[in-house]
Amino acid sequence: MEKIIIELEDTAKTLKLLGDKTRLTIIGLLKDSECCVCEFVEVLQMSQPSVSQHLRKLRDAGLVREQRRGQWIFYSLNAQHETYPIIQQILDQIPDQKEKLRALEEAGLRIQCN
Amino acid sequence: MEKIIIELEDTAKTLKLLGDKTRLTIIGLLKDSECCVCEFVEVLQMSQPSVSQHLRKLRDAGLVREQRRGQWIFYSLNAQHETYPIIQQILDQIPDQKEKLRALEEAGLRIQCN
DNA sequence: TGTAAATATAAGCATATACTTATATACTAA
DNA sequence: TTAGTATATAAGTATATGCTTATATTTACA
Repeated sequence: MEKIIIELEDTAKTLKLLGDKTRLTIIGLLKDSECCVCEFVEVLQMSQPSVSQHLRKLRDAGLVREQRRGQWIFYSLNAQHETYPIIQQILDQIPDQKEKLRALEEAGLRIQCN
Repeated sequence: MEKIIIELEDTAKTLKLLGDKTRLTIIGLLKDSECCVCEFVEVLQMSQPSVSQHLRKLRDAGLVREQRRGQWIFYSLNAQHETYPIIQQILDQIPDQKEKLRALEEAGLRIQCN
């Protein structure tokens, strides 16, 4: 496995964004599948504007991508981001968020598009 | 290699501290050897109080340890910290800071104690 | 069309952050 | 003792952050 070195300043920027419980949870959720804003609102139990503002920061930094599908906007991890390897390492060491998505699904709150 | 899972909130706290260029550099320097405050001041080209305040945050969080030797206080990474595995991964992906310490040494500014 | 749903953005505000300058503390050595 | 060096801490300040409420935008659908 080749070792990838990422500039210190870029790394610091990414870590700063992930150094927030809400945003780290968002990234953790995106590890398993893309999600739309209303799903984050439900899982995080936060107001919609607050969630949108966190997503905006992640998007502005290029860590996530957005894609509109009908009335929903889906977010996903941007695996092309320079610091993605670091994000992967971090995701590997925090608890899996899959369970939260499963709970959503069981509550019938998961959004499915075609 | 056993997989170590670290609570999301603890991880976020550590990432927040590392999400600052100055502190990330400090941690990067400590990867290679312990350092005293005046060495950080020299390498980082920052005021002594500013450096001390960054070190305090790292120490309060338990990420670094301090040890007085004579008139100097040396800081080192705390390998016992719960989030140390994450710090290691991050250190593995940023540029090596060893060169900066070597430059210090050549300038005769490295502190040596017994 | 008009209304509802999903989302983004703007404005306001309280708190956190990262410096600065000034001063206190602890150790060393004359 | 006293002066000098290394370091910590305190106080002040400008800026950043993360929420809130209010409003705008886009799409779906009756």
